[in-house]
Amino acid sequence: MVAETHTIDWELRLGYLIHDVSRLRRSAFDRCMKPLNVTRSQWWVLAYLSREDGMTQSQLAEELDIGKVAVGGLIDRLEKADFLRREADAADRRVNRVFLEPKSKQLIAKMRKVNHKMNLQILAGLDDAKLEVTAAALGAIKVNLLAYLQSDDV
Amino acid sequence: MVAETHTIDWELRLGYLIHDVSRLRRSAFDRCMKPLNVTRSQWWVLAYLSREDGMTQSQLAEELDIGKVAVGGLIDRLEKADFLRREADAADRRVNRVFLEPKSKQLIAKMRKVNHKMNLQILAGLDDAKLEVTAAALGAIKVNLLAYLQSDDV
DNA sequence: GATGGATGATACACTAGCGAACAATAATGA
DNA sequence: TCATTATTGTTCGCTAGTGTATCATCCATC
Repeated sequence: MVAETHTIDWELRLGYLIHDVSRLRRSAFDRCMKPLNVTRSQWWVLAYLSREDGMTQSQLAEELDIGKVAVGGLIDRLEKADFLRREADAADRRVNRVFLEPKSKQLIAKMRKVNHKMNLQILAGLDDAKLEVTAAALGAIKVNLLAYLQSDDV
Repeated sequence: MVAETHTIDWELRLGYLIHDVSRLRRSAFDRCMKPLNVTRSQWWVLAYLSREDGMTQSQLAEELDIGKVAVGGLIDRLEKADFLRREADAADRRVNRVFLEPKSKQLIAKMRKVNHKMNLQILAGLDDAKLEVTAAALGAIKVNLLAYLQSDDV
């Protein structure tokens, strides 16, 4: 009975915390990037492309773990703003490969710096031991979630 | 130098984890609630209302920490589906108070049960000590984030 | 009282995500 | 070879969130 109540407390507290931290982190991120005129989602696209230029839209969707439709929209906007360009693949006429434009290459270094500075601030006062446990716990939760989503027992 | 690298590792790993866990948790949540024909955001509205029926839209926005416009939209949809009703306040003709309809009262108990069951699964294998540290760390990060968002130094 | 500023809710325009359906193309297999 | 199947990317329609502007109403102050 006590254990049950305990669990309920944890599930609620952790649920709220994860939700809040994720949301606040998004807000902070967006605020960081606002002067650069790129949204958080767009920054992710550019960041992944900077590690491997010329990815397929489907590859990007896979990496970013969002749907192909969402990727299409993001690329539309980024292309319109000249951050990248689509290029038809020579071998497979279905695929579009996405390449960074010079404009965004200049931005990426700046974004990394801003992001890093923000991260330092939001992790202030936390020692490695605690972060270790936290990362491990979140990792375990992630594994559980993936298993849960994979299973069909709803 | 070593410490710096360390920090970079943590910030990346934790950032990804928080992002992933939050996203996966949303997906799992949505899948849980799908048979009940209520979205995650709508469930939050109902849950808050079940603790204090007759809240103002602005109060709800404050509690849920989303904009008044978003709340308006959620309530539109929930009202259309007969989960709640708007009622004009007698004293202040600007405000709408929101009340649960019987239909949603039946659902809330069911939703709590489903949610609880899901939470048990995604916290499986984690002992209280680890959860304690994790919750504390996330709490500290949340405080840092709030301070960061409050400050103007962008 | 009248007026000027705060507040509650909405309208509009935008980004972002999802799912389903679809056309074009590629790959596989009978 | 021809038919079936799979994959790529798009369109459409939905939910959800943001910010700004606007309207009606309230409230406080003169």
